[in-house]
Amino acid sequence: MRFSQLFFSTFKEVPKDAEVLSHQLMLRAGMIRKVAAGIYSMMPLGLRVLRKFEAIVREEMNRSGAQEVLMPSMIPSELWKRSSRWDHYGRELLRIKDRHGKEFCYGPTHEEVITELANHYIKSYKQLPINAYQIQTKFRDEIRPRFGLMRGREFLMKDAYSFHASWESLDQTYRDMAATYRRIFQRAGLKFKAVKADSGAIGGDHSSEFMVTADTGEDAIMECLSCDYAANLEAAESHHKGQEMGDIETKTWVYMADQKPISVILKSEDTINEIKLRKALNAQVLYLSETTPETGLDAIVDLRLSGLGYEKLADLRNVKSGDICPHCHQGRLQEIRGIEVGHIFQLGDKYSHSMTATYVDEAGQDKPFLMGCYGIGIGRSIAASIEQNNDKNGIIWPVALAPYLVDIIATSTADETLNTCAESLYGELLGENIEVILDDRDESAGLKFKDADLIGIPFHVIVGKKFLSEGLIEFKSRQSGAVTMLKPEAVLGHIQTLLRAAKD
RNA sequence: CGGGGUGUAGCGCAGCCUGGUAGCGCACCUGUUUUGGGAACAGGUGGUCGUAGGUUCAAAUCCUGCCACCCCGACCA
Repeated sequence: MRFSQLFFSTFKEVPKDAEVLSHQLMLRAGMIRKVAAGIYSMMPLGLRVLRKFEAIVREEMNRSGAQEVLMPSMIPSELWKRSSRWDHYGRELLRIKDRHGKEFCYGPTHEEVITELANHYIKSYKQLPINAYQIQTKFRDEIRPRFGLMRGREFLMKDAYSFHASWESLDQTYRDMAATYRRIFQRAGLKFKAVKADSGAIGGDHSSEFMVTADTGEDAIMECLSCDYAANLEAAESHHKGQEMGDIETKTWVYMADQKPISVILKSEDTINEIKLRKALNAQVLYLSETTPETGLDAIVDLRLSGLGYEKLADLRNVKSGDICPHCHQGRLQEIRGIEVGHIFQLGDKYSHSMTATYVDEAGQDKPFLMGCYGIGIGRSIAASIEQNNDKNGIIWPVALAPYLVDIIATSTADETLNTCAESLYGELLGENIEVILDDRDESAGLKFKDADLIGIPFHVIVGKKFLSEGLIEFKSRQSGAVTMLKPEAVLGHIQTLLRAAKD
């Protein structure tokens, strides 16, 4: 590609509404363009990055034995009514009527569609397990979209669904997916952490989130400084040493749990974790009541107040930095921030049961499928990569995601010697199928350097005054800033060596 | 949905209070000189001032409704 022909332009100034760095840089680099709140067009540079990540996801999913399908983005309401999510999903679900008045939703996730597919095609336990995935545009009518691709309403997601005849088989695929996710994020050059997540009504230790660590992350993660325990704050626990006696200050709130008021008592320095509370009370609808605490109400009390003599005890608090690890009982917990880029989850028979999707087992009996689901936010992942890889000059793409690997810059377009050399290097790299872009614009050298840095192309090949004086090409790494002087005929080999190294 | 805020050229903003020729920087176009970190000079293009209505001789400016967008909270890959 030639810069002079590329459909893009870079910007010095950034629209005021771009808050986070990844959003600002993608706008400035001409990678994305907002069309409406939380809805973006991908420009060629941005799309190339997206496709790079997608390809990694596809390769690793295929390697794991999963099979790609493509489900529709528009889903008829009947399917969603069968799982009863049509009524329960809330207003994030975009509902649409066609010309006949028939109701559809724009799929935010595809459990219903895939469950119907499984039910249609899979008759016998002999056909199990199956893991099917798609990479597809989803829509969630988020209350407040923000942060560019990080939290859009329309977004590209890889979602996989597995079907099993036994929990053992589900466990196996769950572990395979965890390993696959590790490979995917490793290959993409992301620093990440797999953390225990809230597993909702299903329960058990069967929900993990893959978090890209970044200070700007929206999620709080508690990690142990001594062992490998890590959990989303929502799900994090801590080890506590039995009763605490003496003067303990407490705080009481009144919650309405399925219409019934209940007192919730914690140590005054602690904060309530409503997810834990909801689970402890097994409540559908839970909210903080306006009423003041009064005596005579049922009470539920945090574990750490076990010395006060209440009957109903549960872990109700958010753990804090400095708490003791629930896993090794040794280390202290520390809070870090993360961006959730993936989530793997054992669903069990939640959907197969409500939608009566069954297979015939060895005994000839109809059984609901056991299911797992596994998501990766594609756009969010590349935004997360930028959050992790940038400097004051712009994006620093890892080789695995970069839109182009090499940017060839001739510092003066007026000089035919430089142009000829740049063109010949360009042709040589193209001939070897190296993703190269030639900055042939009639612009100042400074602007080309700035753009190369902003866009984050890993390797810059500069044909300039050193070439005129000594016949040497400057080869610069975006990441380290290191410059190597090379003879023109050595450039290709040097790049090939670096690319090979980047693959390992 | 609650609270706060913004809509003026592609982007960043001024003008509004106190009504009277729509402006600045960047970007873009033309020409000349340039070319190692977002070049200089000269000339130019581009705006129904979010939208509908009202007040007025006259509205970007005052009033009312609506819309869009952004920030803070509860939802999520």
